[in-house]
Amino acid sequence: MPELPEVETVRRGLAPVMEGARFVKVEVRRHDLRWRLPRDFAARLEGKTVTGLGRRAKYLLADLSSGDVLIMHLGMSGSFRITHRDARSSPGAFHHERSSAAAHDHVVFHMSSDACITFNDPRRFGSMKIVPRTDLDREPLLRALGPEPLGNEFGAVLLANACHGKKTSLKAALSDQRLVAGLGNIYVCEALNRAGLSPRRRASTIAGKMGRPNEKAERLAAAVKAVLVEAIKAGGSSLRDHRRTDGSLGDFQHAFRVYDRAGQPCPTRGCKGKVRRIVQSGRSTFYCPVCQT
DNA sequence: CCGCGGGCCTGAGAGC
DNA sequence: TGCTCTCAGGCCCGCG
Repeated sequence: MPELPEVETVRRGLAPVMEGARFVKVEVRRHDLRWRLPRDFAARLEGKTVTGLGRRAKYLLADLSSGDVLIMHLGMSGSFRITHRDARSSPGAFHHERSSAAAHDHVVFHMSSDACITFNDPRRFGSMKIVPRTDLDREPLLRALGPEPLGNEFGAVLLANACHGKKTSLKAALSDQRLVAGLGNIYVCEALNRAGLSPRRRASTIAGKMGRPNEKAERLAAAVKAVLVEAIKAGGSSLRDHRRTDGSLGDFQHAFRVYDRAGQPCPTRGCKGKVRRIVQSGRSTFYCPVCQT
């Protein structure tokens, strides 16, 4: 489910109750997530303080006072929900909370900030992992990731360079986390529509001589940044699973121009096209065959 | 190296 | 109502 804007929305929701707070108790209700949680998972967190909560692509990274980093990924259907302990309740509250857990509540963090943070993930494509901070640059999950699309490093020059000589489609290129990290099916489709570029276009055609960016690369890089900034501002897109940490829905699904809008008119000014759905490498692509060339 | 298809899971919605 | 089928914000592996 979640792409960069959704993960960033979750990070911003969690940061106020995690940063500076200590894990008082960690409940693991299921170990068999995408990667199996180790036996000592809870023990490595309990008593440790979160010194910072960051994000890399679609991964959340919690820095711990122990020198470890807790890596969290939401997969397709993962979400975090924050609730607060009743101030009047007894220490037995933990037991009560456990018994009131909903289906697919796999991990619960009881923080010293008084917050309970519950990780729920029906499909279990998400997971968590703890690694020493000193190993982070060698971490296989993060190692091959391309630059952050909202960072200074990413722009038309990088995009064109990375696409130079690539026979693959623009859709596949933008979806490749090694090229640029954080885009998924929705935002690739949306960025390509904004840039007026067909998802079927050869990636190499946005690069000129020596891999220098042409005007298509400029448009595409700008569209990628713009759509992500707007989506973050809207709290991400809620199709079915994504929620903010307070349980509310994101709003960006109302701003989709093409995603999941097959048959509807293309919103580009003056364009009379209709949005079409095709399948590329097994995933749905939505685009306007008229204005996206 | 590269692209593709399949697999991992569960749930929702459509069609019969 | 209930069954069967398809599809879903991701990612990894193995194949050709």
